Amino acid sequence: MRAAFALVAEVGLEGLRLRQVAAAVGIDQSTLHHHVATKAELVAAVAEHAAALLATTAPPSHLAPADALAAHLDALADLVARRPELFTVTAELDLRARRDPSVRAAVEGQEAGWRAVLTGLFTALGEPDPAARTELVIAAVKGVRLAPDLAPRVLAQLGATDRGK
Amino acid sequence: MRAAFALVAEVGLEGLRLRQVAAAVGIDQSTLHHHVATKAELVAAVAEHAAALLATTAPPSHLAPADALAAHLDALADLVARRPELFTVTAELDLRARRDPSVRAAVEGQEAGWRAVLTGLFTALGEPDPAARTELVIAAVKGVRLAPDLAPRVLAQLGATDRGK
Amino acid sequence: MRAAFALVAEVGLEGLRLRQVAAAVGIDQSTLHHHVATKAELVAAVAEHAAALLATTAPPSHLAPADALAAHLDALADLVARRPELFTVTAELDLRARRDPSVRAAVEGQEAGWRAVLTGLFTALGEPDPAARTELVIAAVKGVRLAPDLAPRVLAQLGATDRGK
Amino acid sequence: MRAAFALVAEVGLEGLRLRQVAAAVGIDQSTLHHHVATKAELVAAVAEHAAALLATTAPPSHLAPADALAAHLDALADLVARRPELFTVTAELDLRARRDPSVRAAVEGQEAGWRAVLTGLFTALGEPDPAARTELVIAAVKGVRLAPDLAPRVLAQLGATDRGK
DNA sequence: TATGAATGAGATTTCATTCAT
DNA sequence: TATGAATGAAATCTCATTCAT
Repeated sequence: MRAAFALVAEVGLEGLRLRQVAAAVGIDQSTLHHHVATKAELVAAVAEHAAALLATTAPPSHLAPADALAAHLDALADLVARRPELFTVTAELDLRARRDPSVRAAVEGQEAGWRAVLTGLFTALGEPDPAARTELVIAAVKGVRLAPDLAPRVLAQLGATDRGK
Repeated sequence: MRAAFALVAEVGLEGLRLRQVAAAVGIDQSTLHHHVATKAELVAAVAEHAAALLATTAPPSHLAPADALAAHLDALADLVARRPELFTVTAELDLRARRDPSVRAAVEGQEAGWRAVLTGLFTALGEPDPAARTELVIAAVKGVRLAPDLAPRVLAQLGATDRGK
Repeated sequence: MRAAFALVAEVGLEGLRLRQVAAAVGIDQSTLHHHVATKAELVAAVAEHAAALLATTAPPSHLAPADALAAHLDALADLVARRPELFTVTAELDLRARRDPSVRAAVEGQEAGWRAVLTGLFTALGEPDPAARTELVIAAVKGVRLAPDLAPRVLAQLGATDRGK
Repeated sequence: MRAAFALVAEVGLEGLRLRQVAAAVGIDQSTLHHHVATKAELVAAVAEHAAALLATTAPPSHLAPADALAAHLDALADLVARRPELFTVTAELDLRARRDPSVRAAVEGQEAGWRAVLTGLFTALGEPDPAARTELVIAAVKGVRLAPDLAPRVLAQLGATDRGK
């Protein structure tokens, strides 16, 4: 549900009220329950939606490693600029994942894919410790999620230190 | 309240119940209200407590810049290892700061100090873009908060790319 | 609806859900509403079904009074053994009859017939107070409904005290 | 809670609404929850209250068996006349006991005590099959619960067939 | 300072029923 | 005849907060 997604960005998972979701769509609370059995299920759907959106930043496979990495970072910067709420929602979900198994599944799935892509790129680039560089990128992106205006600068750094080598 | 701090780490700000805080201390709910007027006030106290703990990683001022940076990163790594809950709580507070002004005050205060220290160090080290490096460090630390086991690797990267220059 | 009957025996009238009835028959809830307008109507149908089943224990009219009574008690014992759920359902209906007029109609109709038969038998047997004996039998049967394993013993007592006279 | 007891007699366990109970006492719904954690707990309390009331019909131990039995039946008749709702509630509870363990505990406890008393009496009276007579009495009383006006007649029969021997 | 009782606002969920197809 | 989607009314329970003691 897109409405739920937008509401999470606005009021957080904690402030998410089924009533508001239903109102945003213009239907009754019970009608919402007709489509989504439980609140947890709705949150899980939001989590999977977010994971799918993030997956769009994966670089095309036909690019050379260096270009692929640049393309990926560019896509991330672009997404942060165009849809900052997505990253807010992701931050909320990361926290919720600690307690909600179905959210955890979605979050971990997305992260595993991301990690695989990055590690592959850094390995192809001949990095001495690809896993470590991967974690640095992931951490930096996660850490800058709540400050979209700083994201370009941080992402640029990630590319720069890389090219600098 | 230390009890509240521990509970936030365990069940999150969303799951924080005044009743449990009171029970953890062994007093009645109403007695808790005598010491802390409102729940928001308690959360604010937790936020300030967290900020104070983080401030302990600031490097001693008498060190040379390079040593100071290393000391700071070491202190962070140490803190992550010894008190991982602190970082969980910080992640919760970052999210809450978006909506709760008093939490925001504490979080922004701590972050401003941190930013000042880092920028000072990177400037003293002759970095071309000290502000950018600062944001990278902050983002990376924030991003690795929920995965304490990855923290050493990420912090090592931050030191390495730095020294590598 | 047989499905409703079985469900009442299992989960009680209170736990009866139209959705489950529909599912048991393999049709949609709305389709169920096509056949049975309202839930009360379905319950009334169940009540009439139960009354009809109980009516099968009426003794054949051609028997001598003593044999007829014995036959009736035997038929009851047989029914309790073969279809204990019927008596569970009857107990539920007795309670519901206090508030639902159409259930009351079915229950009272069945009971009036039963009472007439018993009174007739006891009168023919020359009992001093046929009405009282009738009520004893009815009460005993009703009272043993929820404990089918005790029924044979109680029914035997009814026959014994009777014959003992 | 007396209010809950009265309401069960009126609208049945199925129709019991915490709101009404609270209203009957003149307190808020949440205040009711403050005293009784859950609805099931309230029902269990009602069950135990009913069991306690029924226990008052146990005959004094100093009486001779025949007198004790008569006293017990008299006490029952008296209770039916004075407090017919108690028996309505008991009928409700018997049905609920099939699904609610805590109600079952109360109901079975009361019934076990009753059964013990009756069996003791019938044994002392030299009945050939005391257990069977016990079950007849229990069943008859249970069966006449919902028709208090018939109770005297049925109870008289129980005494009569007994004395008739 | 401490507490127990009380409260009100609100949240999720259930369920019989209806409407349009 | 059958259905899926929609609904509204209601029910239980939670929780921060307040009041009187």
